[in-house]
Amino acid sequence: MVTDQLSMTFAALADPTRRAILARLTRGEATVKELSAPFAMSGPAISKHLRVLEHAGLISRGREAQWRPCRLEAAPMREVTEFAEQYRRFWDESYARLDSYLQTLQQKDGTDD
Amino acid sequence: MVTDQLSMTFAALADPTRRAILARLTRGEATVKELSAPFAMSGPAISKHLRVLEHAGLISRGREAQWRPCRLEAAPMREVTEFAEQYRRFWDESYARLDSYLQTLQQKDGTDD
DNA sequence: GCATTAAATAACCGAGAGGTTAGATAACCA
DNA sequence: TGGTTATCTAACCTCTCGGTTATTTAATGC
Repeated sequence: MVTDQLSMTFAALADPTRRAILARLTRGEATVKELSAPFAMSGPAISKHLRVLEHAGLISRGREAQWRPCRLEAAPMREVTEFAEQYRRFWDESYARLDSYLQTLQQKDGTDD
Repeated sequence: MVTDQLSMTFAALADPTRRAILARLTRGEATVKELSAPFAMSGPAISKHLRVLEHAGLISRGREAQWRPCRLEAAPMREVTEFAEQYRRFWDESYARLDSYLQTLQQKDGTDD
């Protein structure tokens, strides 16, 4: 079982249904029923997805009569970008190639051939 | 079984061992043996992690005698940031609160600022 | 040819993910 | 009170994940 925050966030995001739910919630709160609507999937299945999202801190749930409206909590997304940003300098291959080229030069250093 | 690129990337990142491997690879290529070193884990276990990372397009592998050096391929990280960036405006709670407040105003009397 | 080293594969295991159906909870409404 | 609606829980199933050990493949060096 994965316990750290970042792993939980990534695991929660590694499912198209859950990402679709999050996308829907950017347009405002929604009930479980409303969130289920677009999917050919039982209620309990959606319920489980919501629990995963909740445990990851990506949504929170209120209580309004018999509805349990879900709200987007995008704070963990911040850590996601911060993580990925660390790799920005490697996105462009040319960066990486230049880098390894410079490294090679440095390692050889003229003393060893 | 998850098939789409983004799901595969997120799934690959949802493991601390795999993230540590990627972090190590930002310092340059490494063999499987070198990558295994920091972990109390068998070779095959690392091998499996590497395969997951390779399938996600996060690393590539060369061939040099009996070594199979791994290289970071950070391109998928770009999609990760692009995804998370969509949620930037929701990171700060106050944004969300202001937003829903304005929405409420708009719904009630049809005027905005 | 033979021993050594690096890495992958095979077979297995336990736990967890993602889905199902059926039943329980809880709030509304007549 | 009882019925309807929204949601969760329980129990179950199958498949994947992350790990193991044992074996195999492939390249090196003597």
